[in-house]
Amino acid sequence: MDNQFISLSSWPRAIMHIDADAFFASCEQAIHPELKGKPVICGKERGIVAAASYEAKAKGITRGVRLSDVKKICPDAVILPSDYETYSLFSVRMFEILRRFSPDVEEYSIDEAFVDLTGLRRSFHGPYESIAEKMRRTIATELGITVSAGVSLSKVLAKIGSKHNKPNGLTMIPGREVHLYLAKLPIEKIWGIGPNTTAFLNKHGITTALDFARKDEQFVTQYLSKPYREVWHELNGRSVYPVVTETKSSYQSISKAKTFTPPSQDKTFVFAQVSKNLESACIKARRYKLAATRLVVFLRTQDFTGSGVEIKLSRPTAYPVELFGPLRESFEQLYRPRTLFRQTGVVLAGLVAEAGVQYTLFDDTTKIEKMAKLYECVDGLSRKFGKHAVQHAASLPTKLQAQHEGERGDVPQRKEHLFKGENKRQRLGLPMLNIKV
DNA sequence: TCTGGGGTCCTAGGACCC
DNA sequence: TCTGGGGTCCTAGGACCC
Repeated sequence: MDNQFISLSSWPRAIMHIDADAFFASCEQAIHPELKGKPVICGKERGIVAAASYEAKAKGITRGVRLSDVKKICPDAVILPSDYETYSLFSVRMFEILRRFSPDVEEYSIDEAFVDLTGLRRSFHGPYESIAEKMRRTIATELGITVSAGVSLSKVLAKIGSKHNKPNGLTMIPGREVHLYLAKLPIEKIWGIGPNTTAFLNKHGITTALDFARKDEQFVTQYLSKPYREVWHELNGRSVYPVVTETKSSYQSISKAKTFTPPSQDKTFVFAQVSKNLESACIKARRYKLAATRLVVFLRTQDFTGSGVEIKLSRPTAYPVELFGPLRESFEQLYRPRTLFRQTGVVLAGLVAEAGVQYTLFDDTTKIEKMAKLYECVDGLSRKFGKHAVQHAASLPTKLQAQHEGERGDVPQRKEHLFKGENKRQRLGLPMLNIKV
């Protein structure tokens, strides 16, 4: 079963993990030098902290804190909306810098990467440590942001390294020193070990990463499933997770969800939310030329109970008009009157390439072609005028409610958001659109 | 520990077939 | 119809990640 490890780990690798420091906030400080040295917070659009600069962290602000609390803890904080497009540009440039050093770069997330350094010492005439330092320096001088990094025998160990000395640190963990880092590390800090596995391992007297690494294979195979057996190998310096260089260009599933405060029991409003989720998910699916074979709908009440309903689709599609039937059906199953709902969501699952979609005998092909043309137009308009320029009528009550609502906490932001979009369009001299389909 | 909006992979169990 | 064993496929749900 685990034989695959033997060939993969036959010689030691040098894997580097790079993690940008307070990435969103650092990008803002790089673009706006006047913000350097100041506490900067991103996440204005959601009302919670998405990222905090180290100046803000020093005052005790962490991810997820409500912005209303931020103002109390740190009144001089500069609070900004997250600007994903700009951060993506920084991200692309960071990966591009890394690729100057090694072709084996995995873009793990917007602000993290793995690089396989194995074998690079010869061409760079120096130890791995100086290669890693040079990468960090290049990023700092060219992008104006700092990163923390770890270099070790496996991805899991490299991750431990990059977390060890943050911000702006480099931690080399050679094989003979691994135990020093694992001895002090609680297992829940290991990449891949969550609360559930932590609780289980604790019951067996395992509390540190070293305890876990030192467990014998017998224990590991008997009690743990594949993901955890893999982590165990990685902790022992046997690299089993490859550095994956292909950039991801497709999806298994696409989901869209929205939490609203305050919760609502208004059927029209809740359906409008889920309808809008569906439209957003479909837009994304069409952008990737994908079509769904299954639709999952979920409504969450205040205690977060109840999972979703899944429907198999008669034909793969990414067109909301075709999905409103199943959506309505699922919704009726889930909706309970006099119940407060706080979140809606939709998952397009079982995605297949749109090009491969076959018509069945029963499909009305001219109708489908018309629909395809219609959505091409809709997507074209969205590109020009903004994401939800054209909406299905069922999705509109989300806005009506937003306008009716008074002084509730989150509404000003929502309004602000609307106005912001409107101003943008007006500034660009574009007409206001509200087309019903 | 949750916040909130995305995602992935794995496993167990049932359906169905030979 | 049950006896048995074995294989595949599908799905629900769990666990974890950023």
